[in-house]
Amino acid sequence: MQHHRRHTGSDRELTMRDVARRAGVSASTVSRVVNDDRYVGAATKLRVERAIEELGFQPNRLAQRLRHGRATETVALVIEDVANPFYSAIAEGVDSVARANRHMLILGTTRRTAQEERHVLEELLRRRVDGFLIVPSSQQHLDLYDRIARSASMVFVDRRPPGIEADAVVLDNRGSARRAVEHLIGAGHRRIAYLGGASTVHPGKGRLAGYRRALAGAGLPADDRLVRLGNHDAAAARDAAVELLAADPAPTAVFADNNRMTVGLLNAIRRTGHRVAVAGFDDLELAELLSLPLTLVTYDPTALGRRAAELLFARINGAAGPPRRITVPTTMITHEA
Amino acid sequence: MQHHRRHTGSDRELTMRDVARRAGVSASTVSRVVNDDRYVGAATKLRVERAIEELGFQPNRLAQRLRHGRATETVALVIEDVANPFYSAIAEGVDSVARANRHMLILGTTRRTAQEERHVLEELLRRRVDGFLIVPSSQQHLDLYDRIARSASMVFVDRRPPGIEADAVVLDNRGSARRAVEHLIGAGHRRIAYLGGASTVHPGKGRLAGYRRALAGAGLPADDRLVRLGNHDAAAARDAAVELLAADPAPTAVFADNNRMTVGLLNAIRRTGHRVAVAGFDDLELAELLSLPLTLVTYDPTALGRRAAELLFARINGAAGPPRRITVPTTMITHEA
DNA sequence: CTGTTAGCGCTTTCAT
DNA sequence: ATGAAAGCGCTAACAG
Repeated sequence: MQHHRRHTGSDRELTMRDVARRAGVSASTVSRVVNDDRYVGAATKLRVERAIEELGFQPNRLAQRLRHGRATETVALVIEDVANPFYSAIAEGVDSVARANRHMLILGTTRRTAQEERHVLEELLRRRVDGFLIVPSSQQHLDLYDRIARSASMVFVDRRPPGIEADAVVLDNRGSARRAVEHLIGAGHRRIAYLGGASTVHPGKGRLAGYRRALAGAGLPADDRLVRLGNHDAAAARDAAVELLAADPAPTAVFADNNRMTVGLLNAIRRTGHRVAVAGFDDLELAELLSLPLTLVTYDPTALGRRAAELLFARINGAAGPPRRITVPTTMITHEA
Repeated sequence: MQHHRRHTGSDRELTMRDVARRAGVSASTVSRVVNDDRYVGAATKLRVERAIEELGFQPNRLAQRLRHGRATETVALVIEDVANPFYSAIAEGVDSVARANRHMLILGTTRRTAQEERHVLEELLRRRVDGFLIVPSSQQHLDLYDRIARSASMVFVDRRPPGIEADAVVLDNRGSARRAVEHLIGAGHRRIAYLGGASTVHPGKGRLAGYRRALAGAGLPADDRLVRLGNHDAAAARDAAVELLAADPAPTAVFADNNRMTVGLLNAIRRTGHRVAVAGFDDLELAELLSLPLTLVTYDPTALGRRAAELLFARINGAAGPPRRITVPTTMITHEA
């Protein structure tokens, strides 16, 4: 491997022994001062504190944790990527609760691949983080989830891998999607397309089911040519939407199953000039300023992260009991043009 | 059902000794297998690997790092919060480079307060992260920055605290803002307001300077009543903008100095119905779909994080030499209504 | 009150 | 090729 000593001074890290020497005490005394032990003489304490200050000493948390057992005071959030506002909102919610519980947040991104997810989870296991908040990218890691649950705390966010008993915070995907599509039907639409992202994971499945249920409930036929799944970003969604809009007969409305899909759809509408009614899952920051009517299933995405982190810290702090499941409520908002 | 026995002091962590016992070898041999040492018998290696597999053992990185010196293979990103798309884009860029360099990313949020920033930086120092990517929230921590530079690698992002020599990745705030305001002037505007966020940190200062320079260059008076600073989020910006638009004589154009300001301004315009020309710093995802004309200073915010992380890893990998400064280029985009 | 000692889980000589 | 032993920086008995 590589050696690289930095800047001035020696190779070795600044340690309690160095502080001890400078203050003319033993390392234990330094430790006592650092940990606010009651049994330290006032004068000694002062000398040690001055030495710490002068040297700019910070105790090594790795050594501290290694010594007195578990608890790295770190929780991990495992998501696909942090550029998507949905995930960054979750991260924000988690972060606020983590900081309130004096833990730091480590970010693991899976880039939507099962392989990366396994890699990230194993590394986090090695790092002995106290808790895992996971938005699962795949359903292939039940063995790992099991191992995680055995040595740490774990909460699933937005998606629940089937066959695992664990705390989770989710949305009512099916019901919310169904209501949005029923809204379109109520406005007179009969040919309603579905523009979807990942179809293998849970929320997509639920939303699609809600869409189908709404159609069935109104006695409308399910035309598979109007369903486009597997679009992983806004650009893919836009291209798929352009094709959808060009179908013959064309749909008069489209339901987009997440924020990336809605953005892609809106871009397709702008590009083709082909106007359709739009409903979508997730909020958009400037929704009320757009020049077209829009129905959105909205909710507080930071609450997803916040509630999940609250469940997690309850476990970390020793809560026992069966798995809990929390559903974050959604609303439907209609924006006029 | 699962058992939720946790923190029950009695259960020790799974260790190499446990694996060793099960495989009938010594801990040293397990270590050799884990670290792909050449000098291990094929049969032994197999036995050890099976024991690892069966027990679900993962080596403790804390102990590994403690033993063989520095390098926690962790870098920290210190930002105000991760909900703001500007910061989450930076995080995305950093994360992509960090993962390519086999490091994990730890997130430190300052909530825009100097106190929290100090707290976070000290904690990161204790955790011995290898590198710091910092968007400074204040200018009060030169001592800490100094200490960080001495024991780790450090790169500033978006802002450079004065009086410290370190790598940094920034934008041309002054020039970009100036060009945007000149664009408004070129369109005939004479009363141009300035809607700004934090005014104590660098980018805001530069953008304000660019605004003033553009006015001065066109021989326009600088009317302080048209300058509103210190709006820390979109809601505050909206309220300030409502007041600005109600001024007498009212501005005919407004320059918003970051994405939060632009969002607030657009909301104010929608709410009051008072139409003004808008220019803003930062891109907006749905800018081209808005129903009003808009000039934006855009750039790739993930590049800010990416380039900064590249500088950081160059240092981590031993690069010496004087501080480097990189400026990420901006463009100006005009959206018609 | 303070110092000495042992050892957290791991890696690394040094023997064999 | 493998094991024994020392020690990374720190804390927790145990003495005194």
